[in-house]
Amino acid sequence: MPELPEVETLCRQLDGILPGQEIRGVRVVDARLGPLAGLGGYRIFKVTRQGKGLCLKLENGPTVFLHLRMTGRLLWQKGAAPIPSHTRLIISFSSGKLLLIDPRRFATVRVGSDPVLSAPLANPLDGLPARRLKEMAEERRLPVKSFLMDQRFIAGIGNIYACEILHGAKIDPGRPAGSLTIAEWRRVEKASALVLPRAVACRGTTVSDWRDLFGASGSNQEHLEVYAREGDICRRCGGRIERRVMGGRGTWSCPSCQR
DNA sequence: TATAATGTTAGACT
DNA sequence: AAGTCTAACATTAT
Repeated sequence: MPELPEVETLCRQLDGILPGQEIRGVRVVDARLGPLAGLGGYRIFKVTRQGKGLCLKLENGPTVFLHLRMTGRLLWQKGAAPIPSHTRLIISFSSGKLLLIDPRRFATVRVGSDPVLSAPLANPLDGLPARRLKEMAEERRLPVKSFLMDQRFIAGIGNIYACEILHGAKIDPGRPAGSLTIAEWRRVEKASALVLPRAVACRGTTVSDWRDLFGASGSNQEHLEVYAREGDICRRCGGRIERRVMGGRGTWSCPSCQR
């Protein structure tokens, strides 16, 4: 579910309410998340994002690292509201509860030191410089779409935004990463500088079940040009959008304007 | 009932 | 050896 813009949305919302608050209790509903003992009593210092992961930094304490994977959500609840189904973890504070909801149970939580992010392009919101993209992709034959989604290189881009960025850049997702010219990488740089910040401003893309911390839908689905639009008409050139499988993932593109 | 789903990764294959 | 691909994880919705 959540890629960089969705996790950034949660991060900003969490950082707006949690710092200074004391953890009153932790209830692990799904034992597969691990024991998570000993967090009670700590206060939140701040909340940051690393790629698609969230760090709850505790004052004079460890960091709680959350990864939502495919279907994880976070929900802030006040008062005695009913607990939704698929709730896997509850962290209580005096002013409310933070719920991890995750139907597929892929989400992970670990407590420890801050994770070290080794991706050279650690935060695509700061820009994806064409020259560095070209250097990293040199000689590689994997599809450029798989390259953009490889978290070891670039932290935070997933399936929706890889498809959208490549449409914006007019590049076929199946092109070998190493075959792009510097001019083409500049188009990728420009497209991501448009697509990613706009998605953050829209508080994410709600195509099925994404909701923000307060249960609200995002609005970036209104800006999707190709993702999940198989058979529709490309708004840029009038071509027909097609779906392929690449690296095991659905991949949407317009073959008539993406080369 | 079969298929696909916004992520990651271990192991297989080249 | 390094690069790339595939299956698996667990569950729901169409």
